[in-house]
Amino acid sequence: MARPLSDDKRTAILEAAAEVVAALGVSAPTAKIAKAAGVAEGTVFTYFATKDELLNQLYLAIKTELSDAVMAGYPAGGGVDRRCRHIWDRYIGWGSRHPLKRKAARQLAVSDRITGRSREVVAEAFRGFNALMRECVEGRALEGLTPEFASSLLGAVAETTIEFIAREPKRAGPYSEAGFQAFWKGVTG
Amino acid sequence: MARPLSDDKRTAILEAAAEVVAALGVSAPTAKIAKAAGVAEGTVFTYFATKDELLNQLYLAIKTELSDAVMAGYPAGGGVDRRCRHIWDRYIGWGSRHPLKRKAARQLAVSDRITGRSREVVAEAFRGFNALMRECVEGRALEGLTPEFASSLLGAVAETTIEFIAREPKRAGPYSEAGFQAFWKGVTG
Amino acid sequence: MARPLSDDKRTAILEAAAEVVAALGVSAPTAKIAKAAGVAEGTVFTYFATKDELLNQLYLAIKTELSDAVMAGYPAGGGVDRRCRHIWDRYIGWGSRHPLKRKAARQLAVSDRITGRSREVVAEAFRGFNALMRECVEGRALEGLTPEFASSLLGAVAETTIEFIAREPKRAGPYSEAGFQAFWKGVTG
Amino acid sequence: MARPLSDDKRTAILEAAAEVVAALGVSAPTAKIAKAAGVAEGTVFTYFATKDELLNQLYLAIKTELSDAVMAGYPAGGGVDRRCRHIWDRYIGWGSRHPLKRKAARQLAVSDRITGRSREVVAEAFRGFNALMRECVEGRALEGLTPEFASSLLGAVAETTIEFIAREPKRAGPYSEAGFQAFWKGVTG
DNA sequence: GATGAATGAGAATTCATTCAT
DNA sequence: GATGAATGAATTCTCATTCAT
Repeated sequence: MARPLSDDKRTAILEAAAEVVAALGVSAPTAKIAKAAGVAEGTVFTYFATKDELLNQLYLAIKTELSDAVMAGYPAGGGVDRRCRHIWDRYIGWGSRHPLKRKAARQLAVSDRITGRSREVVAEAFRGFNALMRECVEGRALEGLTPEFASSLLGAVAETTIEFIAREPKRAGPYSEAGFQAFWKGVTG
Repeated sequence: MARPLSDDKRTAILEAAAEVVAALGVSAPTAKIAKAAGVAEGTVFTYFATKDELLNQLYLAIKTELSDAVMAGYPAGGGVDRRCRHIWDRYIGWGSRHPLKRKAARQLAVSDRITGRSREVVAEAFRGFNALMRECVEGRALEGLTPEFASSLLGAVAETTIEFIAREPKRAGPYSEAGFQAFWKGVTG
Repeated sequence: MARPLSDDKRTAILEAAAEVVAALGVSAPTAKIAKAAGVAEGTVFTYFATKDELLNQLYLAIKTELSDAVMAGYPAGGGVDRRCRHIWDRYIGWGSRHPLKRKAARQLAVSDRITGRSREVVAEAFRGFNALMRECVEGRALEGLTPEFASSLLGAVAETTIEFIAREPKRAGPYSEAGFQAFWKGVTG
Repeated sequence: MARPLSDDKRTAILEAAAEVVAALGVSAPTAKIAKAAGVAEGTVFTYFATKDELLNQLYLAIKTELSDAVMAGYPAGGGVDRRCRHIWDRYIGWGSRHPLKRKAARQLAVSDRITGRSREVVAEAFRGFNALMRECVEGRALEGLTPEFASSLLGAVAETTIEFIAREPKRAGPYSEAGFQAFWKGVTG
């Protein structure tokens, strides 16, 4: 092979895309992404056939990174509360450390350019949560409180928490604690 | 002025914009909005100076409509739980009845085309909640659980609930109940 | 209607397209066509939805113009020879007077951007020839010499003739005569 | 030079170019030609400095092949009619057997990328015809019927004939006969 | 020599906005 | 005021050509 596709370059394009999409939304010009990545405009298309593919790959990359971050060091043998807390802390931590990626993911999630397939793949990556959520909601006699619903609630409450932390970083601890309690009491009763 | 600006036409444009933005995002062409509204392309610009103004006015209109819907019949003299429940039911009800407006509002909210000023105006419209939320969180000894935070949690949990209802309309009752319990227990302990 | 689509402008774009396509082939940039027509780049697309549509309309326009030119003053009551000669003279005349249109039509004809439908429409416009050609070939005992074949031969010989005239305009008369004789003797024996 | 340019590879590229140009016209991407030839994109440019050179070489190669095919077994000592017939049969035969090369040559001929020099070289290759054509037109008292004109007529009538054969291969015999008679009677009177 | 990634100048098309009617 | 044609900057994507490997 003459010059193999460079993983570094691919990553640089995705990182640049995250920044630019965070700032300008999914309508961010590919030219700006290329510039931010330090490559030629055309190079974007040797790594991603179309802009839509780039956006979908970006979505997957961010969500996968989040999933990995959240699951690292997961205390599989611990109690439900400990395991939920682990997830929570990691989620809040990753989100606080990567505000642009979080913003980009949000822009992507609401856009219609992310395919059903991509959303499925991401859902699959978070499938592991459902078992944990099942344990959480087990005692509650609430028909609507399915594990999937609980899982989405965790995400929604966490996102809200991260946003407040972003606005007032000094109160990160209290907000994180309040968010977790809101989720925990809300779901486990 | 022989022919004054018509409120009907303005409303038609906003309604059309909600639909088209829900479907295509904020990059929806003004020409498509005009067509959906049954007016000429140029007419959009006699009612809204620029597309950005149209988007901001749309955002305000939707949020104001939601706010009005939520506050209608507010039982000012009732207990905290009853008042919260009122808000909750109205919120879920309005959201379920207006999926396109909700989707449009979401697209608008994440876009960078809604000005800080617009966001402030909306926040102001929901300011009334904070008093109620203060009552909710009063007993809890949680520094981070401010009324503003509780208010955002209500919104986040409600949006999640509406989404699940949209996917499974038959289970609207159980989801609404589960969502409310999650919020209530989460915030009041 | 605010400002109706202008037939003049449409014609100007088609005329410009003929010139530019003659010079650069079907890959002629629409921007150049617009410039040659004295309109903005975008205007081309208010008259023709896509470049392909422009090319097809151009093909139809040129062929229709040729067909009209050839049939003007057709001596319906004259003998076969007189009618063939009429067609021939008009064909050579129009072709010699419109070298760019002829060149453009040739570029278009060999390109794959002219649809089958367009080709059919053109064939239909020249359908009238077949009756005349039938009279021409009637006496000959040559299975392969169908009216359609004779019609194509007329076109091929005429095009060749026009090309020689284009190179040596001073010998237009002799070339035209030689071409006609070649066709006439060749087809009627 | 350790590894000399390979004639096989050069030929493969030209053959591939014929196919791809036949299908896509002169705007066929060099990358597609490379792929069809089974070589790398860059390799095309070690055999042909530019795309224009490739196209010109392709044009020359096809026309030379045709010329060789037509002249093979030429009955130099036979009568004019026998020699013309030989040319005719070979021309029709080669054209029928190589529809893609014929189509490619047509695309190339109308494009502006074939240089005057290339056209001259091809004309030179067919110069031999002129002597034969001179014999054909000798008796006719037609100023315009020069040998060069007769030569072009032969080409035009043959191309038309081949096209009809391509559409109805079963009637190859009658069409070839009719085509030849049209040329022969047309030119020799 | 062969390879194919990298480049950046176009190319077709879209679209907010203007303005003649 | 209403209309929609006209505008041209901006956008995604293509492709001949170069050059590191």
